[in-house]
Amino acid sequence: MLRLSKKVEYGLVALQHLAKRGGVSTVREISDENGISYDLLAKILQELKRNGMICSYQGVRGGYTLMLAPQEISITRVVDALETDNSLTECTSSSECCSREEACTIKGPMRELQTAMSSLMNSVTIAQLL
Amino acid sequence: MLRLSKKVEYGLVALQHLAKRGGVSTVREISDENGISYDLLAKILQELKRNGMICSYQGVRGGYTLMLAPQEISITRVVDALETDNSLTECTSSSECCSREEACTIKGPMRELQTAMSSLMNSVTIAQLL
DNA sequence: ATATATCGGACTGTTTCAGTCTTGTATGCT
DNA sequence: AGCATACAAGACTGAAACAGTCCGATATAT
Ligand code: SF4
Ligand code: SF4
Repeated sequence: MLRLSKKVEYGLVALQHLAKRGGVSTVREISDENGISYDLLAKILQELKRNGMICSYQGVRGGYTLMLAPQEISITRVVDALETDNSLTECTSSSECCSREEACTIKGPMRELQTAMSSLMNSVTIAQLL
Repeated sequence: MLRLSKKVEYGLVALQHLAKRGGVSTVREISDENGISYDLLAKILQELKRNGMICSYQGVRGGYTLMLAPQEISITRVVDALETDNSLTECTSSSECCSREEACTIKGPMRELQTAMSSLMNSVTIAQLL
């Protein structure tokens, strides 16, 4: 399953929305305009906030706003924040370790491929979505 | 979950093994030498055969052998053969369709990213694993 | 004939995904 | 002060995919 989760897709849509508007947007606003489940999107925005990409204002007239310039937010960062396993293989992740890691004959090339993919995703930012 | 399945990893290991040996190898041989489950690997090699990457010989002294030159087998091809969903998003796949596809504001950029990733994986072949 | 090896499909426990629901907290407005 | 608004946090669910196993069938060299 070499596929981005819906969380990442919705996260990107939300960030794009915030970048386009500039000001404060509520979860309801973003979810309605983009046809995304309110509850799901709410959780996603909370995670993005914890990561430091956006900041929140509680209470009446509250909502979310971007904390960084769109061109400073790469796809990689969004994926890192929202995806559970974001490395191509276990051995290209820092926190995991594969049982057959020392016997594995493709570990090296996999690392290279991972690096290439990461730098590719690093080169695309929210600014490119506008 | 932006991760290659174990099937793909084992498939790559098996193809690398066949490329290194040159001749005929049995499933048992490959699974033993690489510490991969026999049953699982057997199914993987059957799929690779159906795809036309390798050919099989049944019966005593049978086994599998490469049908193509190592540099002709790209990672993309292996992923396509073994992975169920191999596109970054639903909309970058030919057979699937996303419900919010016409309203989606990130569809275009996602396609571009998919293209870039595909060409990256297309440029890596079994020959690079040797 | 028989041992060897692929072929094909059913089956299982575990994990992840996508989405929902509920309860709590902060805050602007009247 | 009180209320409506909007974020905060976590539990919970059904469905799907993953990784692996098991078993019976078929083909073939010796
Ligand atoms: S060591 Fe080999 S088998 Fe293990 S995760 Fe890395 S590539 Fe996959
Ligand atoms: S259309 Fe948008 S939401 Fe649907 S799969 Fe493509 S990117 Fe994801």
